[in-house]
Amino acid sequence: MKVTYKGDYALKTILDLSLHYDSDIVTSNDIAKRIDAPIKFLEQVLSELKKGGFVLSKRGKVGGYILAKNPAKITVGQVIRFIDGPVEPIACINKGYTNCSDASKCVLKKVWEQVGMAVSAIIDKVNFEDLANEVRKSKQEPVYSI
Amino acid sequence: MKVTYKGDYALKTILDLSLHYDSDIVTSNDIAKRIDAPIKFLEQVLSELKKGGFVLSKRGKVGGYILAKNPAKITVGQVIRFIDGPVEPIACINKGYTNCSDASKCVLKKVWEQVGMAVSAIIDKVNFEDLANEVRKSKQEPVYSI
DNA sequence: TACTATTCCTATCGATTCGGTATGAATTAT
DNA sequence: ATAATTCATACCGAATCGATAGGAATAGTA
Ligand code: FES
Ligand code: FES
Repeated sequence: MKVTYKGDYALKTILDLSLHYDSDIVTSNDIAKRIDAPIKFLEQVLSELKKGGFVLSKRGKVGGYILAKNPAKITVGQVIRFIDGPVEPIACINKGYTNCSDASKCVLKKVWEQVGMAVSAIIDKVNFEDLANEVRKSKQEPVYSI
Repeated sequence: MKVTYKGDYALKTILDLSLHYDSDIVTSNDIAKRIDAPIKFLEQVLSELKKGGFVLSKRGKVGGYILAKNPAKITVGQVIRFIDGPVEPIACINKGYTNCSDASKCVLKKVWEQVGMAVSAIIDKVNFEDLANEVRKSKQEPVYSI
């Protein structure tokens, strides 16, 4: 499993939109500033997120983006798989891998399958309502740093 | 987590050497044929595995490689981390990542930490004695394919 | 209508990694 | 001497990553 910067930005974007769900429309500029991403790069990410059905957009002067569905129905797994591809750690899980003469018996493949399942168990359970609530909560508790 | 072909070859190499532990010395050529890897590429992998303390080598005419320790004491995690780097799925787990203004509170980071732990729990438990035994066992049971 | 702020589209680019080749030196058994 | 092996190093083409660049299309507003 790889999580690229693109995936990182995508997740933060969805999280940011989750925090504004049911209230504002949010511009790419706003998001870019808040999540500290290059705006032009973020635009490409937003374009993909739209194609993936995660966000809706409105063009023109007071345009922007909103979530396409309830944050509770979007999981980290959905987003990261769409942006960064499958979660399994090695090619042989997918098709076209001929490096193991008898893949059905390959003992390593079984390890990667286990890993994939363990990862999925986590990322498919974390949804953006929970994440947004965690963020709201953590903003109430000030940090008493020295 | 990423597992490259290099990592794939490394794991298969250790597995192959585990199957010959206490018996033969094995040449890179033999390994290359059995695991279907380009020999010159495999030599580089073997060189790294030697630096990592996983294998010992003997030069000259009847040279070759043997495992440096008992297969039971080598785990998939040790090998893959040494060859392909840390198992965590994103950069922010490591140092020098400044993209989250308050990383200590970042809710996504917590997800990645969980994922990293789940992956580690698996790959640090699988050792090469077990894998070798699985291979030996599966070779006894012929496949009744049509 | 003119202006402005926004999304949308597409091309390019430098750096790095990946998977592999190529060449040959050093070592050792026969 | 010869042959078989490990060891060392350099290179290379393709892909990916993380952007940057330039503008077209759209829509609200004065
Ligand atoms: S089938 Fe994946 S390593 Fe063998
Ligand atoms: S610290 Fe990793 S995504 Fe925030």
